[in-house]
Amino acid sequence: MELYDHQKIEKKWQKAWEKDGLYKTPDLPGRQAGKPKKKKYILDMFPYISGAGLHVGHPEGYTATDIYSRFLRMQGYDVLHPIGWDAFGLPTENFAIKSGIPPQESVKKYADRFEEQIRSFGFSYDWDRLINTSDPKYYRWTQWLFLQLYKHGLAYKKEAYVNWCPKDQTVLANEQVVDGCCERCGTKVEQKLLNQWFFKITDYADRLLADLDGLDWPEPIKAMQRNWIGKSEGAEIEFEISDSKVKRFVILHGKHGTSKLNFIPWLKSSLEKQGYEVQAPDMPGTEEPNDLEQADFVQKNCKLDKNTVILGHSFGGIVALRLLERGIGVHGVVFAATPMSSTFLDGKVRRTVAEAINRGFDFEKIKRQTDYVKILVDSTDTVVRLQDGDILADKLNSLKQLFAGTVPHFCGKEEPALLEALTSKIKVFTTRVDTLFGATYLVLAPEHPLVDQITTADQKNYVINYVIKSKEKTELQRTALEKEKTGVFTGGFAINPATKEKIPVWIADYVLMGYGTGAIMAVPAHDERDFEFAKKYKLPIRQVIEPPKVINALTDISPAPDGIFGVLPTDLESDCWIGDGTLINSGDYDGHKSEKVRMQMTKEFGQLKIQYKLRDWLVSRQRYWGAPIPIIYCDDCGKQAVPEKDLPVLLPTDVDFLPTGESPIARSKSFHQVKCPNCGQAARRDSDTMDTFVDSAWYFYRFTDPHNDKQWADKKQIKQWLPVDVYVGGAEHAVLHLLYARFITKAFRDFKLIDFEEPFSKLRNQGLILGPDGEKMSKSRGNVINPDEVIAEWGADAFRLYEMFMGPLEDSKPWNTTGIVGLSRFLEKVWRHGTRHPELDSGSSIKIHKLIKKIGSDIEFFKFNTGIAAFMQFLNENKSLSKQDLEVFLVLLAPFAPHITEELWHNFGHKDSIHQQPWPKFDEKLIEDKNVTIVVQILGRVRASFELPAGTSQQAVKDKAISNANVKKYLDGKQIIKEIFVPDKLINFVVK
RNA sequence: GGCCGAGUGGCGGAAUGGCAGACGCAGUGGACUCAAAAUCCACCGAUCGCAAGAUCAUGUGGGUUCGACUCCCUCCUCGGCCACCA
Repeated sequence: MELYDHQKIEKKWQKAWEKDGLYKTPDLPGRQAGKPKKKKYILDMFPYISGAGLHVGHPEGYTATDIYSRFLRMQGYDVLHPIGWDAFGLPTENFAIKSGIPPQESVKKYADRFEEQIRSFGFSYDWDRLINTSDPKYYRWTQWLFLQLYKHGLAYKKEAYVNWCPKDQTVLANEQVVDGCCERCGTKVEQKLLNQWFFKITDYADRLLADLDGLDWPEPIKAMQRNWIGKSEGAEIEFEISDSKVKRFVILHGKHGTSKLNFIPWLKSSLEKQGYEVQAPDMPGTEEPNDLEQADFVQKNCKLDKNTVILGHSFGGIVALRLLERGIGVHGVVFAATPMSSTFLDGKVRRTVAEAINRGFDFEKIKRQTDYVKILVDSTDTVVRLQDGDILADKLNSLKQLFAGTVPHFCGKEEPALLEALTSKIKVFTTRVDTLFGATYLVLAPEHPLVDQITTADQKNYVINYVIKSKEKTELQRTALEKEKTGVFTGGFAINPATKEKIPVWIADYVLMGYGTGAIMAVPAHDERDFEFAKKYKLPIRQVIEPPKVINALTDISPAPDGIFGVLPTDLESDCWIGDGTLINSGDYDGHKSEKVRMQMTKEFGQLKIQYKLRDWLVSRQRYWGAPIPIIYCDDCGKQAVPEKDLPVLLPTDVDFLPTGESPIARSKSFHQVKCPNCGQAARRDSDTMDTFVDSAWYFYRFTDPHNDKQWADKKQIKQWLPVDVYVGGAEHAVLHLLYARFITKAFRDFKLIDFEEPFSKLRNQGLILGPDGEKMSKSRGNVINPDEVIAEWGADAFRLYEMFMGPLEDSKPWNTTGIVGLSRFLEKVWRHGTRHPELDSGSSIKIHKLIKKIGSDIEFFKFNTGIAAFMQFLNENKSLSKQDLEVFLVLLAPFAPHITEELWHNFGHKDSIHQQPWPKFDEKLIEDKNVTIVVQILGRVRASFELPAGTSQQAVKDKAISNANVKKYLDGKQIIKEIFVPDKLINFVVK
């Protein structure tokens, strides 16, 4: 008898399968032969390839999907089971910075090594469909995807704060910031405002949330996504600023404008209705305006003082600047669509705006003449350039705010953005509108656009200091680390719409600009954070909710459960009640319950608002090793999409990787300079690359048609294979990857590129494989198991079986170096059976039918560990097997241990592959038990058990039971008051 | 702090309302062997008992039930995710 030599056998069959194309994906499943479609798409989360090579965690999920794929093929399904490489990203780029080796080169090495390692497991991947996200043939379509989103308005650019390391001159991902410092050099990380591309995933928040219900995914993963999306319903309420300073507004129209044109009549009457004095002069020379002449006119005809706010629309903004430059002091200036470049689009002709701008301004002086400045930019503007807002903001140290005008250039009959900017009510979001009467102050985030406007002169220094300090803090520092709340009073007040009281407006960084409106109403009596803040700064605390009374129906439950009384506040001086209750100190609402009045109070004081925690997806990376963003900037035409025929936008190779503050590809002349696709003049490319999560948000589509160079994938192929039937991977991707892939799928459905909503019908997680010490494997701990060594010693089949046998797939479990011996022994035992050449028998046994049923059901439910136990038990209990039974046994085992079973199958004289055998069927009738074990219990305790034919009647079971000696002992002198009979299982006597 | 998951022999785990510890590892004893390896057989939660059997035992304490590892409540421990989300 030959010895079981896994090294020889495994290599031999891997070669043979490759040669025979055993795992090639069938083309256009079902359609060709005209039979009904019976496809399955079984997918692993493709690995992020790195120099570290394969980890023992990778093959866990891969083995599970391999077993499942083989099982399905044997059942007659057409199966798509592909693999590929996630290859763009930081680790490879950092290695390039250190070593000088281009990422293209190291990625090729990584890919080769990963392929070799994965192949050594004998997985049934279709290697013809291998993809690599860093291949131009792939990222061409990643760029195409970006353009699809851009064309449909789902990709946009805006200013965003990012983590910035001033020493390395680079942006850092959140994960690269450790304790507020740069992971690489230890420098304190700052927040920097940069112009970044975003995908509008928030448009899909409601659908991403609602559609989770229909997915066969692990509940914890769904819960994490729900949590991440973070829907809450509440009220948006406006608080008027109690600003006695502002008495009048002066509205200055632009070129071609008059006081009767555009929004001016509407704005004037709206402001007058609110009791303000409004001046909207018709300025001279409106067709060819002169800033000095118009400024003279305004100075002469309008009242301008510290109680005045100027609104300058378009060229009117230039006039406003000129007025301030002359030393005229006002309370505030609002610029709307003000041009700052030397030319602007006058009708269809581009011409010099005005000498005004060429003359220049004394911005330092201008800044001193006003308490605040607001710069409003219309994102749909076709007259002035969007970057003009940036220029002005830079000169005036102010933030620009982007709006969409109702008509481009804010030329609508009504422009609410302008009215809002002038009157400046503070909008807050609250889920507890029932506590409105208890709102004793407001708090703004330090970045809130109204901060400058509200802050009074005497508080200005404190506020500026505080805002600067909080800018230095990272998001992490602002939230987790510093529990102590800090803040500063602005000097300004607002009106509580319910009580009509004047309440102070504070700034504090416990309020986040990124959620809700960036402002809150503080109800210290009923919110822990507000309570803490109010105590520290001695702000008023007013109770408006009475906690519910404890119902004393608990007296008959004794003792009362712990904690039932503990939740009640005993003393509002030292604690606050955050639950619902009965309203007090709330006018007409007194005596009503929180939940009852919320809707009514929302209607009276504000409006219903649904708020999500989900933010738009920031995809810009100032990095080299990613897919370049396919956008071109032209001075005249603005942002231009790279035409699809010009894709891919290739990564340049004439770059060095040292971090200097811009994306490395910005310094490549060959890359950066380009002709505008619209007008042909010199323009420049976007020099950022895309987040690698964009690459992986669509790779499962590419697998259906990986070599297509005409489109991302053929529509027919997508329709054939998608959605993915089973997707297996780690829970660490619960939120980002899975959410992004769902978002892209929904967006593409809306673009009519596909016709389904959800990409992954069924998801299963694999758990972590820990080191032998029960800790997470890591180089520094020295507890890393190398899969190559394990395969060399024990073989791929033993490795696969061991990882499946360790425990439930989704559990984290430690690697036990001696544990694999058991699986190796099992395979040796299989080998001995298989090389024994047993006799044919008259038919297959009942036992093997039971095994067929057990294995089939265990694979179906991903219970591979108990399946393998069943194989072992079967061999333990059946010392000699007939040829029929043994062959069935091998076929059942083939998906788990493909090499040894193939070898033994051929040993039996078969010429075809065991992996192409049909999955055995079992006879349900045959495996019904003829005899069953009946358990006899007395008061629920087992006192005897015996075998009886299945279906024995209660009376017969009882007769047999009470004749048992041990049972008799327990029944002696007792009276049976009740019998519980479970047919074929047990009889239980309740005695007295 | 919030949400979620888990706690069973020396170890990995099995059993989702009906004989707790399947299967494997480790361990003990035996067979084979000059010996060892491999293999095979037996034992393998604790306590009592010659045995039959009994009692205790699935993190803690309670509850529901004829019967609870399993369902409900309290607490403890560990793990994961989120974290001042108004």
